[in-house]
Amino acid sequence: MTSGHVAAFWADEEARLLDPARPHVVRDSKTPSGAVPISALRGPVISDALTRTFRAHGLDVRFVYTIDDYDPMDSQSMREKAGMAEHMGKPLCTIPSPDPSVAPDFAEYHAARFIALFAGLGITPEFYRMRDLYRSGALDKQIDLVLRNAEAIRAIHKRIANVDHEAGWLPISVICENCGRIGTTLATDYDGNTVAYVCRLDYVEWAQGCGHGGRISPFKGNSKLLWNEQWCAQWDHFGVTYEEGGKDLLTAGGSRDRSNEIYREVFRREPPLGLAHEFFLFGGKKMATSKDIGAKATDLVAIYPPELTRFLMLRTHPKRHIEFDPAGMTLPRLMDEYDRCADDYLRDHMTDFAKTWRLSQVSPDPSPPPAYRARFGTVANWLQIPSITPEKEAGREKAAALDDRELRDLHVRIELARQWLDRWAPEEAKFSVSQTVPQIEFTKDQRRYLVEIKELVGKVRDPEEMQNQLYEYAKKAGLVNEEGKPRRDAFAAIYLAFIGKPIGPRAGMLLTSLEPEFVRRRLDAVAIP
RNA sequence: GGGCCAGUAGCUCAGCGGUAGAGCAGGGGACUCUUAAUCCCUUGGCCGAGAGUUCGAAUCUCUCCUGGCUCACCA
Repeated sequence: MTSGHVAAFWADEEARLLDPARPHVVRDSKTPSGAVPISALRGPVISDALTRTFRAHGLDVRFVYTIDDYDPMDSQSMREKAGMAEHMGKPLCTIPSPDPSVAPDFAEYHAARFIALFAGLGITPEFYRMRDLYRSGALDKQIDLVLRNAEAIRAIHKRIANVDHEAGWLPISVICENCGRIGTTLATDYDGNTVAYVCRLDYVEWAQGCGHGGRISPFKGNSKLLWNEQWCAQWDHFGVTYEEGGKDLLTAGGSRDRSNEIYREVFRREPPLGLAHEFFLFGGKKMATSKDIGAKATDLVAIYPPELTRFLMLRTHPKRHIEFDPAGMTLPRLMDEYDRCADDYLRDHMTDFAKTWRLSQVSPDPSPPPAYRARFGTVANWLQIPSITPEKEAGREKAAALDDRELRDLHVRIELARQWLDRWAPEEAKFSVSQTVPQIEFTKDQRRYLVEIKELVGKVRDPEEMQNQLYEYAKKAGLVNEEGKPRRDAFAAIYLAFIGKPIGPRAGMLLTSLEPEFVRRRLDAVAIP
């Protein structure tokens, strides 16, 4: 290895930062409070790709994922939903399930969904629910440590983030014994066994406490550490050595800085390494704000094949933002690029593109891509021509029958292309027979040609034969160039007459796939000025 | 105000110290059947601006400009 900076694949660069002599724990987490938009998958996909890469480097790695189901319900949008207002401020895991037949409580309802979603994407960490960690007492040691150092922590908050908590403040939230809320309580005065607390009516804006107060043990699930301190407690509990995160958290003076400082000073340990990833922007916006955008983003995960979702997250360096808009030519471009990476993989596993392709697969140890893959845009064209059977057409293109894997791959593309044509394809990419007669000025030659081919309609049924006849008729009609070949405007006349655009699918197929009576009427209509 | 990211061919981007690249779009051609597809060829860039380091900078350093995101309450 030479001196100086060597540009390497980003995941390999991260792997080199880790000490190979010791075991490692990668961590990520999520609050189960709603549907997962596609943008929220960037973090988990990156963490998973890093875990796979670390293992490939021979490192001993666990991938731990915590479900923050002890967090208080604070979502403004939930507050407006019927029956939810009374639950504001309660731990997510004590709020009723939207559908008890699916999951027993609100948190589990959403957690079950994203666990399944992750599994479908090949992301399979060890899941831990915060309710279990707290109630079992697994974090009691860390809670005691935090409470005994509350003053030092308060000073760190003041110094790093310029947040001034009142004197006596403790960085935990007690669950109110009277109303069950966790977001509304202020705790003080730790004596080694219990804390004093008050459930304040106006402690936070998004929920109202009940005014109850008393003393209670903060252990065995009676309380929850605040965000920064809970972070440290989990690092300590699991021995986390690597945790990537969004730049909203990893910014200077931000949340991660505070936690790192607390971890060093109070827990006397070195905080995990981890890169900060840029955001995944949706049409220029961060999403979630707009329900419309958020909903679309959730749908996408169901529509895109899992490897394409992973690819979308991994092909861009984590430190660069992804500007994503599913409309227009985005999908064909994405698929083409995916295919280019697959080709790279077939040639050489060690290039950056090849690594990206491999990490995009659901399986950590995938079989190579099929050698024949129909191009996405082509498949979309096939679907728009009634006389074409994609499987047959693909076989013709490959010049051999497709094997099982190639067929499966084709069918995935067919389904995706249907969605694309239906939702996102620009008009130029679509061709359909216009129902009204296009207002086009045809030349005299073109009109004569259109009249003459009328006698073929209904008589010639075979697309190939029709194609040949159209060619011959063009010569007969004198629509030829110097070499005696038909000119472009011959076939363009057909397309303009039926599709309204000068290009389209093979004319022979187009005309034989339509009702003869309809074809004759249309030819009459356009040929008569 | 702090932080991060971007500014390279018409578009989307790759390259990150050694004679400017890809895909798409545009132009031309081949397949003695147009279009599409496929294949071949091709046009096209003072690499945001300025200064510095270097034998050499799109690449490193500094300053600036433009755009985007984000943190400054909670999680």
